Amino acid sequence: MIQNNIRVRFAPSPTGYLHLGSARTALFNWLYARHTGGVFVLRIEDTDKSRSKKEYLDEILEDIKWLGLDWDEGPIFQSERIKKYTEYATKLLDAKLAYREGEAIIFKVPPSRVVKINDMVHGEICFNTDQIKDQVLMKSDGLPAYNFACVIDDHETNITHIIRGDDHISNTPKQMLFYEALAIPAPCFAHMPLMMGKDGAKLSKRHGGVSVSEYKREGFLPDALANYLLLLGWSPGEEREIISLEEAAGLFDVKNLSNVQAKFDIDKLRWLNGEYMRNMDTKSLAKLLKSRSSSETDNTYFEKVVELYKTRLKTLSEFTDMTENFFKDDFKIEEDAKKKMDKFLKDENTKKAIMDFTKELEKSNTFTHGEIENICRKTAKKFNIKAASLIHPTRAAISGRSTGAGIFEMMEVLGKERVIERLKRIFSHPL
RNA sequence: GGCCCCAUCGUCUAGCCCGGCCUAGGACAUCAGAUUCUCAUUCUGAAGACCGGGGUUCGAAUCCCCGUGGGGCUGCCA
Repeated sequence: MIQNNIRVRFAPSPTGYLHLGSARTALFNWLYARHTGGVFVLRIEDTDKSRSKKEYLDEILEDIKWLGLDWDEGPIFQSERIKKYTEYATKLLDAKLAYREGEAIIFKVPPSRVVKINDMVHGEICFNTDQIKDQVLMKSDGLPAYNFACVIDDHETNITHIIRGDDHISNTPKQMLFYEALAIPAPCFAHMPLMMGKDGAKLSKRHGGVSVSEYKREGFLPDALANYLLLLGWSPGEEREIISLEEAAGLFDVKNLSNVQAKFDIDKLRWLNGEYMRNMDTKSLAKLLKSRSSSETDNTYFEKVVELYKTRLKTLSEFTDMTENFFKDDFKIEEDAKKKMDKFLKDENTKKAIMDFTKELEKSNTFTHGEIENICRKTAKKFNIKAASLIHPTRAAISGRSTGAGIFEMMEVLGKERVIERLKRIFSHPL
């Protein structure tokens, strides 16, 4: 293996859940590390004493792993490295590049200087130091300020490339000043445009959620979410939409990072998620689905239901409602299903046909979908009505819905007993 | 307000760096058709974009300037 020294990092602060935007940043750093055979370092920026919480940290780590990302070094906790920051700050103090204000140490920003950044996404960006206030290095509580801790740690852990959100562009000149004052080399920067909600506003609940865990809970597959995030701000340069993390790692190039803000579109995520679910083998999908359900049914039955509904799902969570009638007898009967029944039952002949259909089904031994279909079509012919006139009310009666899987397959999976019971229950004693 | 980033179908994007192959390609969503017991899947098709104005050039989606619009930052938060 070729040894190289590319080192990137992801540095969340445990003051909340893992935001989708942060996840995207983590993803691109990971991709870059994996593509180059470099090292992905995880650092925890827990220098806000009052807001940092252990629960948040646990959730963040769990969500990163869930997405399929792994790290090679860390987690490094900033709260454990106070001595280091103090050491560096003291150097600047001694060099008269910083001063003390109360308990805090403040960096003196040199006036009227141009600071240039060579950004891998945006190209050259210039700032004038007259726009920048003196910067806090160490806060009065003894903890380092963000920009300072960031510079020290990136240097100490030999980070070579920093891929982060555009919201850090204006932090970069401040950090550059620290690198300069400390006479240490600065890494390369790549600032990615932020991810917005579909309406262009900040991503929020009403766009479908802001945290990775919300999407996990909603029943999105990690592969699908990662795939979607991947496509938001990066493109492989060929006309492909379905890309695994491994493939993306192979294809990844910072050059293909977009410099335009991307809007989060949950519809496309849902489509992708559906694609991933359809492409899973039924057994695995069933296992996943069952782990989220309270159903006690045996696996074979569960898998048959999954097979029937696989192409109809966009998220895992939709499964429960969609297949309620397979797991309990007091399933909900929806409005348009009721209407369908009423409509067909108005016709006496159709009513009789359904009774007859039920009777014939009772005689069936095998109760396969093929046989059920035969009986259905024969009965329809006998009563001189369309098969659909039999099918629609039957579907409504046994599933409580007007849409869903093929009726004959559905009946086969449900089993003779349940089907007959439901047909009798509904049609012998019409609503 | 100041500083900074950005601008291709409704959305994600390809093309832009290195101008002509772009009568601008793909995907999601939408609509229509085929299949069908419904829905979904699958297949076919339709509609849909270079923000505006100036340059530069034989030629601009591609380069430059201005305007407009969106976004970010402007904390002893990160």
